[in-house]
Amino acid sequence: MAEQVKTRRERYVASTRAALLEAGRRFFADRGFTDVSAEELVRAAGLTRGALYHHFAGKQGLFEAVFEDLEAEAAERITTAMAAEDDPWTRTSAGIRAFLEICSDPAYREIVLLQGPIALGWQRWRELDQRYLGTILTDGLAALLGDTGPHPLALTTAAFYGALTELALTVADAQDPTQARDQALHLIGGMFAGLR
Amino acid sequence: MAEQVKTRRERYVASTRAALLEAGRRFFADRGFTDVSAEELVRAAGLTRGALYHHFAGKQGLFEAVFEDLEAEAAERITTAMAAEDDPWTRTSAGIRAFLEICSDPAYREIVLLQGPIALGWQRWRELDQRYLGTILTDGLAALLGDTGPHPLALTTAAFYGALTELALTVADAQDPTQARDQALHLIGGMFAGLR
DNA sequence: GTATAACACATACATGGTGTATGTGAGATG
DNA sequence: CATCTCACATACACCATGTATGTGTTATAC
Repeated sequence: MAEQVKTRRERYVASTRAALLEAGRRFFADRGFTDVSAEELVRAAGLTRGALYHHFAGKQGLFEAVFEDLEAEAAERITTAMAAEDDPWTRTSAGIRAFLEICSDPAYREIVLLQGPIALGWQRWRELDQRYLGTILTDGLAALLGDTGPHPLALTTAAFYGALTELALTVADAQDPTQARDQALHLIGGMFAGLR
Repeated sequence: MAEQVKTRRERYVASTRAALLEAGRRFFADRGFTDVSAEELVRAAGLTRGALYHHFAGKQGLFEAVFEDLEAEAAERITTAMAAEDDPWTRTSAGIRAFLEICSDPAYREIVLLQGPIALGWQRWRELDQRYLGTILTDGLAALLGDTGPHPLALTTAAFYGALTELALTVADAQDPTQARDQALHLIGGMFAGLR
């Protein structure tokens, strides 16, 4: 591990940085990236825009940091859930379930799935999403279908990626998310079955 | 048909409105909604922002008009393609093929699929997309699967909607879009098969 | 045909948000 | 205790948007 001897100043710095991240997560999730101004965000954190520009590359930089935190945590949760299983399909199923659960978290749903493309643009968004979650999906599909399947892997990945994301949003809006998750999993299973 | 007797003034008005729409389509598709300012857009059309605000509700209003034109044309093309077929699956297949082809049009892809959510926000975007294309998909799926299928129709629709959109983007980026379209259709067919 | 009205669009201004350059005070260093 | 450092605040310049107002051209009335 690195040094954990923190000088007083370092602790101050860490706390303002954390305050910015916390305010960012809250404001961006509640009101959206464009509808919240950097000024009111930092004021809610008891700071000024000077602090924001010191720690991050402006409002967008802060958003990216919040975004990456959420994505990293999501990737962690999914890989953990998958690591507990052995059978390929059970494993994939566990990963999908974990993903659907994560998307029920309002912060993740709002910031990563909905605000992400708006704040970062599609290109940057895909870049980051691919970095954190892309390989998980690609590897999972490859293991499950075999890269010699009847369909090009790139297309299959795209189709399931789109289906999963859209399902996640629908599931999150359902009255009974737990039941909807089960139904979604069943549906995905059916789609898989048709590809062999 | 309605009156086609146009006074000179009406023709002028129509031409400036058309100029705004054309410039909007071009600029928004080429550089994105946020990266183009209303000022440079109207200047390229030989006008001022006064004209823009007179005809539309600002930059966003113009975007919405451009957006709706593209969506209306897309809906038209899809329904026409579907009307030529009788068999349910052939019919649906023709609709999907038409959709994938439309998404190969850079203007549609950029403005409707990519810039749409950014410029309008997800809520308004869904509202409009649902109005133009939503019923086509929902009805098609209902006819194909029967609303008494083993999976809730809402989830099935969401899954195929997401898969189709994502496939459309992938197909549009392929080196050989025509071949990729065929492969995508085959893939969708497989997914359908698994749901019966 | 001229006077008047209407309207399409241009001009001018106010506002708010962002990015940057500069200032400053608390805490680290010797 | 003196000096330096740097985390953050302050101040300013710059766009972009929205609105209020002006103006010229076309239509209308007599």
